[in-house]
Amino acid sequence: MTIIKAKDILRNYLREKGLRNTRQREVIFDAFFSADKHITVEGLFNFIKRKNPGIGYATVHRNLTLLCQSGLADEIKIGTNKTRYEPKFGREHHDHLICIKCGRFIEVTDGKIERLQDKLAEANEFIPVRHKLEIYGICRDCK
Amino acid sequence: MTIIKAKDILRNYLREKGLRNTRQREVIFDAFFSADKHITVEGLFNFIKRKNPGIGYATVHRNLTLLCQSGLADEIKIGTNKTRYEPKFGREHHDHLICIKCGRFIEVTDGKIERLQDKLAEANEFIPVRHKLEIYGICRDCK
DNA sequence: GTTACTGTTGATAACTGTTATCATTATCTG
DNA sequence: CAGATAATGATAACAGTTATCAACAGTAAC
Ligand SMILES: [Mn+2]
Ligand SMILES: [Mn+2]
Ligand SMILES: [Zn+2]
Ligand SMILES: [Zn+2]
Repeated sequence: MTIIKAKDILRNYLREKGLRNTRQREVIFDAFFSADKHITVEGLFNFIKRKNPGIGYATVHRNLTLLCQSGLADEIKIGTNKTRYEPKFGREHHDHLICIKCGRFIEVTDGKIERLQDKLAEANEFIPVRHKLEIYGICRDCK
Repeated sequence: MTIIKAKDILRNYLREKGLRNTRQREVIFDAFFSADKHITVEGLFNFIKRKNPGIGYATVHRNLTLLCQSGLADEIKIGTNKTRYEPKFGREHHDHLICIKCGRFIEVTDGKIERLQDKLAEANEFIPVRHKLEIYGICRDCK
């Protein structure tokens, strides 16, 4: 199972960094991979609090940051809103269509666009490292 | 001159909205169009303060918002940093290459990418309204 | 299991950028 | 000029994020 492999990756990361595998980390990890994608710190915090009322907001935040550092999660910053996080393990790069009515995120990939982006960068003597493409509009359900 | 036309647009906008043409608005307007592009509220505030020490931060902020509403400026939100503003009058849509070393913004347009974005949206039964493409990397001068 | 070391937690304060509040001032219209 | 009211500037409030710190807990050595 991919989630078990992901847990191994986290455990290895903790070991090689001299970090500890706490009860809270396990809880946050499991919750993150079972909750909705593109979740906020607040969202995950509330999700966890239902079964773990003692959890601290800062702990959730810190461990989402840790998951990003270990390569298991990605930060998504849309506009000026709260930072969102999505599982990354075993998933390819993708971009997002974002519905301005319901807030839904649709994940998309387009190899042609990716290649043209690289050409565009090259034409400007620019070495691309990462990119962000967000298309805002109205989703099928909101038309 | 394009900046004079822009001033007319602002004056018309103020008139039709029942707003007033204050001394500060003139100062902020002139400063905005003569300062660097992609400037922050703080940047413009400091720029103006040199010759107009009495100017208020909130006034600069409010008037940048007003310029956006009148169609003369655009907001740019990059990552989690401060909002930036750029003059819009007489300029086409463009995207940005952003140097992660020096922070430089390179303005780019690519019609092919734009069209593929529309196709991508259509393929997802999504009506695109606006989009944001940011490519982060190393600029020529920072290689 | 006990101990010692030190990373982690949870509560909360501090911080940052943005926006609201409000008394005072300035603009505009008649 | 006078009256109505929009705008300003100082500052408070706000939201999201991050730092602080005393109490706690994971880990490894004994
Ligand atoms: Mn996604
Ligand atoms: Mn630009
Ligand atoms: Zn929708
Ligand atoms: Zn550079």
